[in-house]
Amino acid sequence: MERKTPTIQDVARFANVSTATVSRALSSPEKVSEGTRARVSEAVRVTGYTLNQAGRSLRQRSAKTILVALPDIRNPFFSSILDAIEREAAARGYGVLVLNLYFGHETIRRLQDFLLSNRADGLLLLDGSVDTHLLQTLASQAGAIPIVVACEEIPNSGFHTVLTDNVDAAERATQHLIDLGHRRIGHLLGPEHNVVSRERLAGFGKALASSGLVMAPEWNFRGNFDMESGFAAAARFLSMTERPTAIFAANDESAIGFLSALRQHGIICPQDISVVGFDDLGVAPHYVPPLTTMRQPREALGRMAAEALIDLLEDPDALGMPLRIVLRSELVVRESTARIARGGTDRTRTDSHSS
Amino acid sequence: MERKTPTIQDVARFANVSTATVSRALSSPEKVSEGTRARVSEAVRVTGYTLNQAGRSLRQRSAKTILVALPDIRNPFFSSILDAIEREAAARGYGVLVLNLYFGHETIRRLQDFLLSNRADGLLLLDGSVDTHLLQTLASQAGAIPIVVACEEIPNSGFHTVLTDNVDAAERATQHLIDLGHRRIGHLLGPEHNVVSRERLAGFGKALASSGLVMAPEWNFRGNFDMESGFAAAARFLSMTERPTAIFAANDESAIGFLSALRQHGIICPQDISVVGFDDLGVAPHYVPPLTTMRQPREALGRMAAEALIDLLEDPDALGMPLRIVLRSELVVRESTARIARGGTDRTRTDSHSS
DNA sequence: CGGCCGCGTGTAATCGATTGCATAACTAAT
DNA sequence: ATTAGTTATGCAATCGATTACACGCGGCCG
Repeated sequence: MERKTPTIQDVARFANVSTATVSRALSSPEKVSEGTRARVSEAVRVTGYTLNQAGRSLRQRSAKTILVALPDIRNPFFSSILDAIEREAAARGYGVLVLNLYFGHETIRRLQDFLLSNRADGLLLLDGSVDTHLLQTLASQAGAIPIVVACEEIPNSGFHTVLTDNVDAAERATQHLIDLGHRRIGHLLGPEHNVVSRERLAGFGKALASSGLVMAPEWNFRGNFDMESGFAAAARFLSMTERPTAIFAANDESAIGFLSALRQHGIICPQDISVVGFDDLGVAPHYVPPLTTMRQPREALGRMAAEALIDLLEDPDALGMPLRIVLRSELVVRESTARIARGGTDRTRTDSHSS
Repeated sequence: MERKTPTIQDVARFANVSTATVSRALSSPEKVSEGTRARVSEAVRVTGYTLNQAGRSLRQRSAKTILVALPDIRNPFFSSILDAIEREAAARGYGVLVLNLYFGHETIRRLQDFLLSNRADGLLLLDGSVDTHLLQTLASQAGAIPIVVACEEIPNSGFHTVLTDNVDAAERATQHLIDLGHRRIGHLLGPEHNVVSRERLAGFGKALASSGLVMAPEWNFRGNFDMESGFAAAARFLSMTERPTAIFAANDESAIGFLSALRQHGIICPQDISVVGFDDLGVAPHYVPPLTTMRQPREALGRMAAEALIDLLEDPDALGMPLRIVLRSELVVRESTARIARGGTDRTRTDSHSS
């Protein structure tokens, strides 16, 4: 019954003008006379015309689409950044393609394909561990595909970058523990080869050093940014006789896993141990106890990264120097951190095995 | 220095064949002779050719892309479904465009645009509240755009649907509370006009009825699927003199908000109250106490929905009748539910105002 | 031996929109 | 009145890939 979807030809026929005029009426209205503009609008309305993006993309070699590549959509940290990106992109008329990165050649090929095949005009990368060489090839090739890296930094790669002040924030988080009187402070690490992990570790170290404390390697617990790793890390904590009185966790998820394991063994936060996390996930204020944590400006980060990328797409020289925006994180003090009990003694050591 | 990106013409020239042959060699290799196939492969390798998707889309009127529209990417429930969708789509060579739905005409127009403009071939909708009429127009129009609805059902709309057994699952969750001896059971509701909310409420009612219990309207607490709404609902709970001894919460997030507020007022789960949630979010096993909850098969749901949609795209008659897959949820018993203290008396009533 | 079939390939039309160039109709300036 | 400039429009080429159709060639059957 219904005809095939109307094309610009149909509109032109109906409005008694050429397709060129229709095209102009729609994308640069100031170039056509008022009367024509009206006739075209009417024709569009009547025919129910919608532009075929494939046709336009082919001609203009741009897809009005950005590719967001991230390591794990499920992670609430990333998903809220993705959300902000989508909003900004939508507001500026761009679509958002998502790509899960789980390494292996396959994924990289896909990433490359999307960009080289004109399906996406630019890349917004939320992961610092993609092969730099590949990226540099993409960025400097014929197409010169714009790339913005967010969250994680690819050291001296020259890409535009939007990130948070990880080192400094970690330092302040740790300082908070020190200010509460803690001297025996441990760290629940992030993934070993992750830039962000390393920065947070560095900040942790700086804070200790500036108060004359030394980092005890046995108090750095291997973690992986997820709850299970925090949970697992607790096992080693529990087996120790000399325990830290406070922990700076690389993120909230691992902090939660860690706390949950501790609680099962009767170690209660913040009475027995103070923990500061990172990210301020949605659950942080509602956890038991509510988590003290460094809040990263996730929405702003996503929005600004998307802004930068789209600016770049619309004018390749928009950003002069390689851009580098650093957003400040903010300490949110809740109840998982407390002044150390009895000025510096280690009472956690005692009542441990009594589940 | 670098030339423009190579096209099929370049490959053809290099391999000394026509573009038609190159196209065939790449997309239906069995149609060309072995020798030619080899020459073309070599030419592709040398020139570094990658297909221009816009060109192909234009000719074939298909973008190899699906559009996923959802109400809130940040919600971990949706983001893990999105994750599963993306994996399935990737495996079958499809890209995934995401679209945040926040109603208002603008969003709907965008949704329509993506589909009508040949940027996406099909729609995977994770929200039951989109205007049915619009959808039906899309589905029956010229293009006959395939649509699969997941998670939420659009009642008698005839769309293909993949969802979980909400009514039954809610009934079983409630039954679990009844089995533990609870008789005074409340419900923390989902959003008022949401299909899923209503189904869960229905299941809740069924379970009560089949045990001869009556639903007390004042024990149905308004909620909104998020933590803040759960937190807010607790205020009314606390103000009551006759309280339920157990709550079935429409989802984990609201359950967590609710519990967190209660705890601030000294009401401890599960001693003072039992709570069963819904979804089995990542944090559920690590909350304090670990949450008893109905686990929805989120990955399966996303995967199957994507499968169905892509089947449909590749062969519009693949699914005969309107498909309707119902996945079973599973009760995961943890520590937020317990046998009622002293068979049915209401001890929560007493120690309330002592923060 | 003629006709038919099938295989491998090339020619050229096609998908839908954009845009450089040409043209026509006016206006303004000399 | 002629030229130059401006504005609105149309013509036709173009973007890159796919595919209907045609052709040539060799083999097979009657």
